[in-house]
Amino acid sequence: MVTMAVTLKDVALRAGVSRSAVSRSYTDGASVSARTRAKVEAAARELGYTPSFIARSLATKRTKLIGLIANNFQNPAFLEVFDLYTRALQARELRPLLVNLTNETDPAQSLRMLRQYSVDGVIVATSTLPEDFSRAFSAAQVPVVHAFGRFDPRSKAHVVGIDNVGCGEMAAETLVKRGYTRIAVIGGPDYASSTQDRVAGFTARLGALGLQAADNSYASNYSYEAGREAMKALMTRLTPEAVFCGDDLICMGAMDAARARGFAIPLDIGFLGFNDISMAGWDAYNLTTIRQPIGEIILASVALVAELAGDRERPPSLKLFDCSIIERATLRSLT
Amino acid sequence: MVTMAVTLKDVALRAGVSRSAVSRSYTDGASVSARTRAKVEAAARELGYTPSFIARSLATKRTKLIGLIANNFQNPAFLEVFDLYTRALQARELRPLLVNLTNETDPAQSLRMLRQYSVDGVIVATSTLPEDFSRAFSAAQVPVVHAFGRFDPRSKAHVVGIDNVGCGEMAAETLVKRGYTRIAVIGGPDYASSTQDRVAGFTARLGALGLQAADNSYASNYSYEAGREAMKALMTRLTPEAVFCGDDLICMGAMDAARARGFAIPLDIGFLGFNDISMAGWDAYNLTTIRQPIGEIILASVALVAELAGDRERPPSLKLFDCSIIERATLRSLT
DNA sequence: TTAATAATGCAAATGGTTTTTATAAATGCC
DNA sequence: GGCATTTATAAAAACCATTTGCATTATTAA
Repeated sequence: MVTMAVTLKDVALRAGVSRSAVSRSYTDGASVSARTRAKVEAAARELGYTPSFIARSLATKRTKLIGLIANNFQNPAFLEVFDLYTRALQARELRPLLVNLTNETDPAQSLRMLRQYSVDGVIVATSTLPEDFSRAFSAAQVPVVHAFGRFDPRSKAHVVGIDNVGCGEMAAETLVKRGYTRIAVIGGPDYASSTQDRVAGFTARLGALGLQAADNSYASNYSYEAGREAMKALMTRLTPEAVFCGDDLICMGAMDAARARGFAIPLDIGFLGFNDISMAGWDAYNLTTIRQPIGEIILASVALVAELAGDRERPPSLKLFDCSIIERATLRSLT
Repeated sequence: MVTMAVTLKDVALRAGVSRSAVSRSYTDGASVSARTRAKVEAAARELGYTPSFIARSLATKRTKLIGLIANNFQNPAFLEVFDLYTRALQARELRPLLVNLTNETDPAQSLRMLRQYSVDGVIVATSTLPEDFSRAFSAAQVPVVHAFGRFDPRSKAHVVGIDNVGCGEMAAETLVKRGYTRIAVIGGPDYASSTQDRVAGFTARLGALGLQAADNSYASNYSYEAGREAMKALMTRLTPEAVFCGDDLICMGAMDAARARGFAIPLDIGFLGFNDISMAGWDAYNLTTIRQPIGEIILASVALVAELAGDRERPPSLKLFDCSIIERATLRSLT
């Protein structure tokens, strides 16, 4: 830690005022004359003073620290998520305390740690919220925003995300509109609520349109390899006209599995992905996919957690954004 | 922030001991009888007590917070970096305070912020270290570890990374050994010291083997698009037999540019990448590349920053790890 | 002048740690 | 066995760097 060489007291001494005067010079709306403030600022500049956040936190009970919890460090989609979160938080003078829940033997430990650091709020950026999390935090009065999550009124977590059921429906409509009838779906890992909802919306809409999914499977996780394996297995059962994948990475793996078996895309099999990660635009894939407005979701969740830090006890809210189709070249064109 | 309902004082009251007794029960090596410790532990458990890190930090001048500074949120290689860093830090009960330097108008602001939070140390995970950073931190007695960086004895930053010059040499040898003679190199952005070193080692070794780089250019940044553009430009000048790229992402863009012009890989043009990101293993690329031992580098840098937190003032050190070639299918096989 | 208001300083509080001091127990010595 | 001396434990108090409620003083308005 920094040898906190110069403290508020030193500045006060130098400026010839009381410590409270110095403190007040730094909090706006406080009652200080222009003259003292000027003296304080001069002294602070000469001494190179920077106030200590930890001392301030102790006194004010606000740390400006936000716990950022993630468990998916394999999916490139998350790089953008981190980029946007760090910047959005920085813009509000908040700081992300990053927690990696992958393989954590004991999530309770991360939880305790966040409590010990007295974070002002927590943003959970995983598709499924660990059960005890929201309970533990709401018990401790720490606001929890679950980004990209599913709303559960029993939990006290706020949710900012997309309508996954609606997105599944959109996928079904897109494929049917292009005349596909023998349609398969490869979902993300079946424990993820987002995937469950997407698949549910997809099959429901398909049914409403008088069709039925020709095949229905789940990749073991959000990865290229899992997608390839799932597609390999699928092809032993049947050859679909089109495949809707619950995630781009899975979709790319599936595409390569299809190509390895000699199928042309989109001539023989069409593919529809989800997320629009940057690789989806690469020439080797050129994937038509559904994009969720990550930027808006992140901005909204940061804004929400910032508000909540001031006003706890607000009843859990739900905010959903619309998704859109990014047309590329893995589906046959509209008839 | 958590309404810090139960504090050390409450525990002391409940256990019928002094506050110092409670504090000592939590610091090992302190002089407490087994009986009081038991009483304290019982009381703490009943009350659900968790000590406050900020109060402790204020008293001990140690926060267990480590600033983690990055500026490359486009390259998927960094997801693994974040994954490993968060886990390595967590394993040592340290916490990453993530700083995104991308587009930061004023790096001095992030710097001031890290000082205000009194981080115990800073890990910079960017190829080029902002000039004033190490100076500012060493002035404040905060240890700086520059991971994946270039050693500069004038700066007080410790460096953990790879021998980029040596890696460039390795690339040259690999290509020459396979009989390539008309060899081009596409480096990363020319401001990155790591790229400068790799290219320098590459051309030097090529020269020592009696050859000369047929073409020498730099991608504008570490991205697929930049790689594609650089390759397009390259092909207007000449058609190389093989290309060494300073980064996998760049290499994949270059490969797709070559394919778009009808070249087969590795039949017409061979490609050698750098980093071994997960996509390098995808069927569509199957890229032969040079891997740096990211895991070891990260473990070592975390270990170092943890040591340094205890013992500032150690002279700047340099620790380098070996790289290795990952053989896939973008180079012709050995003759 | 007087009343109202703005500016200021003092001191307590935040939740811990650590130094100092006091007490009790254990040991050494003759 | 008795007394001095050391050692282990516990309590009290000071401290870490800041904010803030309250009392006091200076300034301004009426």
